Amino acid sequence: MKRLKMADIARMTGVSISTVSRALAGSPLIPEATREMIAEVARSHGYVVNPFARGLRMKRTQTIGVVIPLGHEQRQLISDPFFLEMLGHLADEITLRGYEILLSKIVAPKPGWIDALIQAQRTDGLVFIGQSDQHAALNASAQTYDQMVVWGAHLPNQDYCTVGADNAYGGYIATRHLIDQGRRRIAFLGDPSLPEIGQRHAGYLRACQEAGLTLDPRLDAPAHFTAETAAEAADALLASGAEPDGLFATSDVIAMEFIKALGRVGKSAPTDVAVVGFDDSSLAPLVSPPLSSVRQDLTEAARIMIDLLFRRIEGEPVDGVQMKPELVVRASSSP
Amino acid sequence: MKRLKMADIARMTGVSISTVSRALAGSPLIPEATREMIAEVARSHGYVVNPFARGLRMKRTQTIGVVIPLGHEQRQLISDPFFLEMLGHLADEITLRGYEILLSKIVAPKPGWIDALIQAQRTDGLVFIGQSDQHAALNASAQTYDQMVVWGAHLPNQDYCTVGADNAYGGYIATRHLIDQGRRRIAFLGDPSLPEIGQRHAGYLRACQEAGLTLDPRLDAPAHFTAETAAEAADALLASGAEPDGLFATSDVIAMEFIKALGRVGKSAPTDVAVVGFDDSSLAPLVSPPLSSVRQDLTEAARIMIDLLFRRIEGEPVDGVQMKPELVVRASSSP
DNA sequence: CACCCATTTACAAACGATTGCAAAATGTCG
DNA sequence: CGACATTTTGCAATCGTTTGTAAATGGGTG
Repeated sequence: MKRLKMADIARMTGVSISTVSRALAGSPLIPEATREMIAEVARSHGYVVNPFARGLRMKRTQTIGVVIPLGHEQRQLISDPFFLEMLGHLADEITLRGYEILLSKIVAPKPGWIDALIQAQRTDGLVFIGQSDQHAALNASAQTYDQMVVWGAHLPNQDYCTVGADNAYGGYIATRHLIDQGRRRIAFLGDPSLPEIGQRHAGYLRACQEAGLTLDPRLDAPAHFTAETAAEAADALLASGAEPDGLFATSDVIAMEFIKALGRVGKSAPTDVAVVGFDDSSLAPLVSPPLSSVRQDLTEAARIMIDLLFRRIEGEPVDGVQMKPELVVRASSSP
Repeated sequence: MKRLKMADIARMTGVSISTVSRALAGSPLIPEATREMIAEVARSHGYVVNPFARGLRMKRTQTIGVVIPLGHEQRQLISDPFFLEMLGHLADEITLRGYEILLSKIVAPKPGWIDALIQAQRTDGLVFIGQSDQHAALNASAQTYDQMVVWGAHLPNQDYCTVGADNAYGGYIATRHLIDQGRRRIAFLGDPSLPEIGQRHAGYLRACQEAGLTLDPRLDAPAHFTAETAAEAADALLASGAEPDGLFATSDVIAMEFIKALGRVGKSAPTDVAVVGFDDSSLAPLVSPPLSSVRQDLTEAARIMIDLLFRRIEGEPVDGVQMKPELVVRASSSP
């Protein structure tokens, strides 16, 4: 198929290139009749403007970069379905606005990686799905670049715009619920070096303290593991002699790995250990037993993130948003 | 942050723009010492080549387009996790090769939509996740454009390159397994207007015929429903009086919706109906009861697709690949 | 020291669009 | 019919690269 350019359309219609450009862009300088004629010829020949030439000249790309930073992951793969669910919703919102999506998975972030993304000028704005362990880098880039929004925790002295659940509250209600169920030896599974998880951990601690529980350090041994190694961590917890009767896991995947580990030692949820996860992903209601989980509304979250991003692109200095998560109780944590 | 261009680096290093360009591209015309010096200055200032200018000049984009055609979906959202799992694997493979990913979700395909994607020249190649109902359009575009690979069914008189499972075989082994379990009234749930599903349906029919089962048309009432309306379809099947004792569902999501529908009428799997799904998605082993499913290896599939795509970009006229799926038996179909 | 070859560097023309400005075409009116 | 206002069109510069070709530089030679 021949690659058409604007000059071809100009030749076919007998006008100049600039007239074609203006006609296709809907400029009022071009009379309706001429515009329609040119548009029809372009359409019938399947012509579309070359976005590279256009982007070079206009310095606008009609593209949003969606970035998945995986600094905390050992493997190179996108493992937790959370990322993909969020990506799906973001894709819906961005497409709705007529923008393209440039997807970047950053495996081992090198110093300056965000600036490289910005300098490339390939996108009009950036959405980060998760902070990973890149808080400092995000903060540094935000000093001079406004067109970015980050899903994640709101941290003190933070200069970038975040949208995220109130993680401390989420951790609190999850733990509180386990306590209300009469559980006293409540364990925590998650990697608190990630900002979001750290805040969930703080909520967990607060609920335990309020209830006057003395924490066995074996229960609260937050290790730097990832979803992949969650199974090992769960086995280790069960082998430690800590004997938990409740568990707050910081993702549904981790919760389900723990439930499987329970099975390996002949125990089950919720009889022996009541379990609550986080995310309320689409599989939470489907697993056995159906999993209690702290729900974040990702549809709404994606809408808010993209809305904020476009307002920032317009130059409006909007602030981040914190969403209230809610606990969805299912069989894994209540008889 | 100031946007740097090559001229800035040239000025800083005291050489001409062309020397900078050649140095950064690793041209042998530039002596090692000069090259290192220029590269160091560029790196320390965080300079990256503008991909729009580069793409315009080179006519190569270092970008692969990943396209999700949703012609068959009623809603605008990416609903089945299959798409996202496949997208995740494709993203891994493409990133590995140093290419960028441009993600396009096509909601209501208009005539010429593929040609528009091609004409925009924004990508060096295209991967389609599923044929949806766009077989004719794909065929038409493939006449003149080689740099595309499609996940889906291989159809007769097809001119585009597909990678996919042997769907007929998959449908056959799933149904055969149900028959081996002693089931005789085996129902089918799926939308056979989609090529892949049509082939799974053919495998289903063949297995039934081989076993000499007379098919109650209420069991084999393949309706044009989507994952969203699967619940209704499942309810309808159970209300039809067809009384199935086995079910082959063409996706895990549909299978799980059916199992939930069973619960609503006081029945369960596998006692009343043995159920087999398709995809063996990550949630299949986690649901209750664990779901038997026809497994397609998406990691391998993505690797093959991207390998074929790059060979096609190189000009090699490689053919598609059909992969053998395998049945994973779990509790939903055997006692 | 003039000459020549090899190495290094710079000039300038693309790539395909957008857009300020000026020129051409058209219309209006005295 | 000519002067002038208004609409419509085209010229040419520009965006930031890459690359063919030509020029400058350096170091041996005769």
